[in-house]
Amino acid sequence: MSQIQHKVEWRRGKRRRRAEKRPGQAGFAFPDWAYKPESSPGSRQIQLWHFILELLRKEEYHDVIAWQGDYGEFVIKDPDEVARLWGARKCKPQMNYDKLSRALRYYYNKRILHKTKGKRFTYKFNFNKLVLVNYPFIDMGSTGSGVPQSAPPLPSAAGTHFRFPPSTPSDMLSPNEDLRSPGGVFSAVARRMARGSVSDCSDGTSVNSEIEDGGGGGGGGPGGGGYRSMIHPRLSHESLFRMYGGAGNPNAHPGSRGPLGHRVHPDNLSPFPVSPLPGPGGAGLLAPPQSPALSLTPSSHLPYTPSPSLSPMLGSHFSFNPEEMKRYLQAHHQSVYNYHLSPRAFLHYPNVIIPQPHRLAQDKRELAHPHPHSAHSHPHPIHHPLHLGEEPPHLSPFKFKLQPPPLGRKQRDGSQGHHPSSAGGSGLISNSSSTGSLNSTGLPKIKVEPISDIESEEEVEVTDISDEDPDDRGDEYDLFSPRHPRPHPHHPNGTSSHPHPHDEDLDEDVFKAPAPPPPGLLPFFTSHPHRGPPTLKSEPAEPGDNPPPQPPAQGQTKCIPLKLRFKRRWSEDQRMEAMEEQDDKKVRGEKERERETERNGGMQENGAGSAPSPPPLGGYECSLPLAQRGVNQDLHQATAQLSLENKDC
DNA sequence: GACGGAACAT
DNA sequence: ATGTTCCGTC
Repeated sequence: MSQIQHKVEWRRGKRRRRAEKRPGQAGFAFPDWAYKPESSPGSRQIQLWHFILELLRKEEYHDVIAWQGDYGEFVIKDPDEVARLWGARKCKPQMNYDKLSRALRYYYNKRILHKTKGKRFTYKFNFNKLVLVNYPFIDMGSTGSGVPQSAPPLPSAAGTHFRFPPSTPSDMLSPNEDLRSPGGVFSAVARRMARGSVSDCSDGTSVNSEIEDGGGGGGGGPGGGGYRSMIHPRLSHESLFRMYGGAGNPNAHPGSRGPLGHRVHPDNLSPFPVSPLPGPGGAGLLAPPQSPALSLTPSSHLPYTPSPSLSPMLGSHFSFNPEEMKRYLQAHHQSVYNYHLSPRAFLHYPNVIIPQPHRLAQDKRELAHPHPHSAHSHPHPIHHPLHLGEEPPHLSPFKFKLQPPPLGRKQRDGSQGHHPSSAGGSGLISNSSSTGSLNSTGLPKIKVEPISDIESEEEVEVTDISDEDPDDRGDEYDLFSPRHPRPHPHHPNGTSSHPHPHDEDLDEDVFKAPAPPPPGLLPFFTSHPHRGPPTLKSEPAEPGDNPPPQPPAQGQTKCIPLKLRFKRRWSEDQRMEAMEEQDDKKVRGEKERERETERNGGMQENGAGSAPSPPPLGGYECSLPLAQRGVNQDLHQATAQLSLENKDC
């Protein structure tokens, strides 16, 4: 009775509020795309976790909700107030903590959040699922100390211009926008944000304004002034996150110099547009919920940013240095894979072949015998041509997780009863059970397991568990294992590996803090002559080894899942490149002297040790060196072929 | 307080 | 899809 009345009242109120709604209200400091995570396609409304993050970000609400305890953990100090704020934000005046917590509990299944048991009103974010889906370029491995940090490393709005996903290549690297200038994109974004693209409760009582007005009148204010509060004053934006460019970029803005030897200027180096979303409100910045407790140390973590000066984008076509694009994609791809993004993100790059993830075994080799041409040690990686056939090795503490293409129904049925990671499974993965890090072939152990039911019924995870301590073996979130993992209460000794960890264990693993980055990451541009293709493809067996897994027979299946086809394409390309390289070397040996005189420095070979030569700054499509042009053609041909193949499905 | 099912709303 | 509302259960 009273409930019905209540509801009627509520509906009336809603109608009233609807009528009062007006556009242009100050909005959240998240970019539009932040409201379109994979988990909520199409939704542009503020989501609860965004709202929570927003509250957590603002010091004025730290009496209401604050980071506390373990990594990603926060406590709702005033549940009623949080509920009130949330209700006001969503125009739900009847909101209370009971309802809000119900919404929070729905995040459990989505792995966005989980409950810290035993602590009242305490929850924990899963930033792997949450943040990294949206911000895959964040250096998550830079918390630095082993001290548990509750606040996640999120991009700094003032210091970085990261955007994800890039909608089209044409959105990338517009050199016409000086991202650093006060009157440039930054303030434009601020204005867009001030307009409020995501406010859905815009009357005078909106918590939107409550929140945004809180930061000393700056949060949602016009211009860039309000962003000061988004970063902790102790942290310079450069020390917060390094977004592409750790290896330095010879083409970086000449005025961009930093305290470090290698210059990192995330503003200029970010390859992404302000917003991937068309239309108004395409803000491209994120207000980071930064905790004062969070300390980040600069490092060269993220591998590569194409030089913004190289490629003005025209229309939807690449006029991009293909090698740069490849390197960028390697980097991007790494983030994508590491950060649980589906390779379908690469559909934003219709002309580019998806590269394969890095391989730990080679990383180790690289560590043991660092190659002089590895990118992290080379100040000018751009001058080191990347061979398509070579796997770009890099160093990463992360275990990569792949999402291989879903098996067809027949394939799945056919492989029932077999362990999916056996060589007889999909044919993609080689795995030999061993307690050592690597099996006898030097291949990393790969764990293949069904992905969360929530995410996809068909997808499986492929996890490199070569380095995995049996104690730590959990799920894909191991990739955020800290370098010095805190003792696990449930497995103090880790005496037994648990392929199917209890949910509790899984949750604990899920919310581990990220690992600090290796000293130098992602040396993409080495020229190891005997470097094999990435792990997930068949590799020539070394003497005395078991035969490698058979790759799926070409042409056997008419309709290959797109992801698989990308992999296959990559594999083929690598084989082709290797063969071409061999041929090339033969020819080169014969005609070396002859060509030395002919070349006269005008064209660079792909081989290692060739003299660096900065790519031309303009007219790329017309003045590509022959080698690059060939690569470009390869890319386009492969893409075209892929497109044709896709039509069959 | 926490959890999760169910119906419902947007 | 993401909550909102309600409610029974622990």
